[in-house]
Amino acid sequence: MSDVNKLEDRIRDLALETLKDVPKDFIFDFDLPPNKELGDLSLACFSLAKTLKESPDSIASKIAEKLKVENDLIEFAEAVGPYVNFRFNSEIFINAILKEILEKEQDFGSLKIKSKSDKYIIEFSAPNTNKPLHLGHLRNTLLGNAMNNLFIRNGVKSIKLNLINDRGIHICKSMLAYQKWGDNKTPETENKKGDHLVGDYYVLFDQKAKENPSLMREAQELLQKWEQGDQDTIHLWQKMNHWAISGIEETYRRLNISFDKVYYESEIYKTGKDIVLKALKKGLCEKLPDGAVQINLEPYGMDKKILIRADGTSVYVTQDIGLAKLKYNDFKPAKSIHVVASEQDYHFRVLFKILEIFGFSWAKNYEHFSYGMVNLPSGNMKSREGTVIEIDDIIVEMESLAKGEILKRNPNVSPIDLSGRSKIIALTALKFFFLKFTPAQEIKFNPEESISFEGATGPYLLYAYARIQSVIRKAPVNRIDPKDINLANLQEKEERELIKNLFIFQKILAKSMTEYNPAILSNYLIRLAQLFNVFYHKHQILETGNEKLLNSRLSLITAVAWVIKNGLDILGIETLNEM
RNA sequence: GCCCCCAUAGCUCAACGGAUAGAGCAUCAGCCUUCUAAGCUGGUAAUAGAGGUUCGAUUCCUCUUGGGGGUACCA
Repeated sequence: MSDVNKLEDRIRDLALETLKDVPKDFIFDFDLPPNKELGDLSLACFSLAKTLKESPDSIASKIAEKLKVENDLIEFAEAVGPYVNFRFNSEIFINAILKEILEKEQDFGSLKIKSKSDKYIIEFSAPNTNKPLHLGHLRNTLLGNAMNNLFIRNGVKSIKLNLINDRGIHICKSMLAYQKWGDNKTPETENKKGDHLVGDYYVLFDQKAKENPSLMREAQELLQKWEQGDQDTIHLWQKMNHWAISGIEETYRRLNISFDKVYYESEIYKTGKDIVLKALKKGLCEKLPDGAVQINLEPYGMDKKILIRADGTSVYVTQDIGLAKLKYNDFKPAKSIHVVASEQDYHFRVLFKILEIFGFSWAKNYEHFSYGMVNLPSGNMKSREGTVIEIDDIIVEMESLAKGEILKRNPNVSPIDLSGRSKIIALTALKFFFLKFTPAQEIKFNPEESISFEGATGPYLLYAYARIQSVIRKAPVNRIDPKDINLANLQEKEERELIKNLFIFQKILAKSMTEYNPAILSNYLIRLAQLFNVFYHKHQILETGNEKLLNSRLSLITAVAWVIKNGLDILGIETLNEM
């Protein structure tokens, strides 16, 4: 329990003393007031009014009266209609926030809160080994990674899981095209990342198949050969998969993304079929005349669904059934979250319903984290038509843009700094762009306009952080000691605004997690950096001529930097000390 | 046809059913001999339409219009 939370709890207790008949676990609606002058925090009385059957205005004034009496904690309290606005005693308030943050700052790496025993699985990214990762994967991967970090930071154990789709008809398409037209090319001979080389043949297949439909049948034959273990086919598959997976792993490294556990579909695709066959014996599915196995979901408002084809092969949902069981066996998660775009909403409704029908009680812990698709101005991205933006390409392009921006401002930067900074700035701009949208929103990605280094962007946050580091470097004291803060010094309204917003950092993290929405954190960080820039512009930090004020303001900006760094860290973004 | 999601300023996005609907971009007017101007200050500008529920609706419900997705023995 942090000191910050204790403040709210004390307000709560005081209010409860005044109000009879309110359950002890009642959740109070604390929020920042809309206007700077109103106070540090406000309490909305609407839900209290419902519980007490009394008007919110009169409850608000009762609470305000009570808070006015308790003057060790509250400096000022006032009922404004149905709201109680109050200002904390400065010393207590700032102590609670700044000390808490500064103490953590001194031990930056070990912030992770003690874990509960519950364990979550977050499954995301899901690359296919027939093409490079594109912007759709990027959004997916960044969301999954950020959610994992939010869980951990909120004290929940979380496992990052990736399923590599390395078999199936789509894989055989690129294999067939390579067999026919590959000419023994390799990533080395072509000086090309393996995933990009494989992707070229996937696109080529689609072009050729338009003129020659029989290629599709050949690809199916290749899949059958693969399933039968045909040596040549397996060798080709291994060779091309190795190229593709190496390339994909390289992209993950560039993005700074890692996984705790990776499943390969080729290793697990049979488990789902076994489960379905057992369910068939129990009478939970039916066998069609041609031998296919089907489940009837019509009683649940969905269509009938084939689970095993007449030729005995399994479909997509069947493999997901198998994976679901496997994940349960391996981890017994309290929650298992699939991060998958909204185009598969129906697929997951079907999957979860089937798991329920099959009697898996753990199925209720499985969730689909749905998010909107990434589109280009020209429409949807389609790999096989080559109308995609690949992650590797966009990173290169953005690094070059970032270099230009750096040189524009600092022509004498050393080549090493130029390269290091441009990498981080480019990645920051890219990642933050994808994480500032509410997940449910579709993203229209316009390469010319979407990526910017100014305004509400990742680099804006980096810049605020670097400015703070620069001030701290120039400060006469090289270490902030929490015990030396003279709290009463921070009375400017810009300072108070910053402190109020630092106060809600933990709440923002909790809200981002429970709503599965990293954009709440992203938007909060922008707001905080904006407030810092206003403060920075208006008030001197180093040249105040007042030792105590200097120390207080250094403490304040250190705390702001700490929150920005931690927030960005959760979003999977590194910071820079100089820009 | 049926199902799901979305619609806020010229553009891209915010806003637990609550206080004066906020930002960024663009545009116009300003601010670098002062801790990094990737910044700051100010101006212009919005809830698609019609009903309903509520003390109160951008938010919830119904319909209309306009977008996107799904409805495979593809993944």
